[in-house]
Amino acid sequence: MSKAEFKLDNQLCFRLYTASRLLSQAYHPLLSEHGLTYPQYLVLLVLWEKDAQPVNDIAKRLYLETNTVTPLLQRMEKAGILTRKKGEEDARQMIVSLTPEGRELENKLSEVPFSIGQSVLCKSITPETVPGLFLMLDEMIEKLRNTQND
Amino acid sequence: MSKAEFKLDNQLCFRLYTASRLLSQAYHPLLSEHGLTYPQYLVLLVLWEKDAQPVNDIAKRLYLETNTVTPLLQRMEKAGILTRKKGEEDARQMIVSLTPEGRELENKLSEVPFSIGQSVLCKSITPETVPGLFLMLDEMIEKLRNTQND
DNA sequence: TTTCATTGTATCGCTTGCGATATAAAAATA
DNA sequence: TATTTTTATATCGCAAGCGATACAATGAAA
Repeated sequence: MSKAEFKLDNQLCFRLYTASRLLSQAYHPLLSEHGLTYPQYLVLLVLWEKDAQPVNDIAKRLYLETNTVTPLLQRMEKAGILTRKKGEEDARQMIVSLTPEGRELENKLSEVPFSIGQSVLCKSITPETVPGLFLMLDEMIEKLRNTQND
Repeated sequence: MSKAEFKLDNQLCFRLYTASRLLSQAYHPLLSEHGLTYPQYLVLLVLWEKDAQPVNDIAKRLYLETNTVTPLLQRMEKAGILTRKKGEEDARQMIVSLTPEGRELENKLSEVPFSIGQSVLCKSITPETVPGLFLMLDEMIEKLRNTQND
């Protein structure tokens, strides 16, 4: 019975890991069409909500480290989706802003959430059950975030 | 209202992506102590269940491609955790087997699932609610796996 | 004001993850 | 048997992801 916990089939993390990867793969055909990756799409979601943010704010919003976000932003800058400019009040900050191309992508990608929704809906995942699922994931994320910086 | 779907806070994939990353990070101190990464731990879970499997079976079990698994196994071989030998009936296969060191790790890591369990349990994630969560994730994984190879 | 600590980004090195492609062995077909 | 196709693994190239570290700008303290 102590062996049971070791079975892959009993592991929550493996399910999350797999679901996350497969869902990112589901985004792939929709995003690669516009030269984007899934993490880059997340950066766009953040900037569409609020333009002109420092690297740190974007990283915090995505729960990522700046050493992950910086190269990602550099690639997006090279692709012409955004610009990075030194902050005026604080010269340490890099303010990340969308280019017109970056803003246009919001319209071009407007169908993505619906399309993804279709590939996820199933017997146990419905508009009624999703809020409960969100609650569980949000609480888990919050708890993991806290136990990290103890 | 069409904007609502674009908000990061409404995205299932972002939650899965974040939960998966943070949970892997929670494994890190427990695994790195033994020179392991989380994906390598997954390979061990597979081999502890059934030793001496071809690369393809391991990859299928983890829903990963062989081009991800092969280098991972090569690193684990170099670390002395497992061996890779050409199959005798089918010379194309590489049969992956645990070394004594790899088998020992099962005991050394026996507390890991409990430890991780502690960092995940919260108000909405309890022994009572976990089966429902597993069902949702399993159905999602199954659906995503099917829509991939259409 | 000079020195020290903190903060915001960036760089380095390594492991994953995956699309694309190569290669050898086996199986199917001619 | 000779040829073609399929299968199992591996290699390549690139984008994350992250621990460790570097560095410059700011803020705090002496």
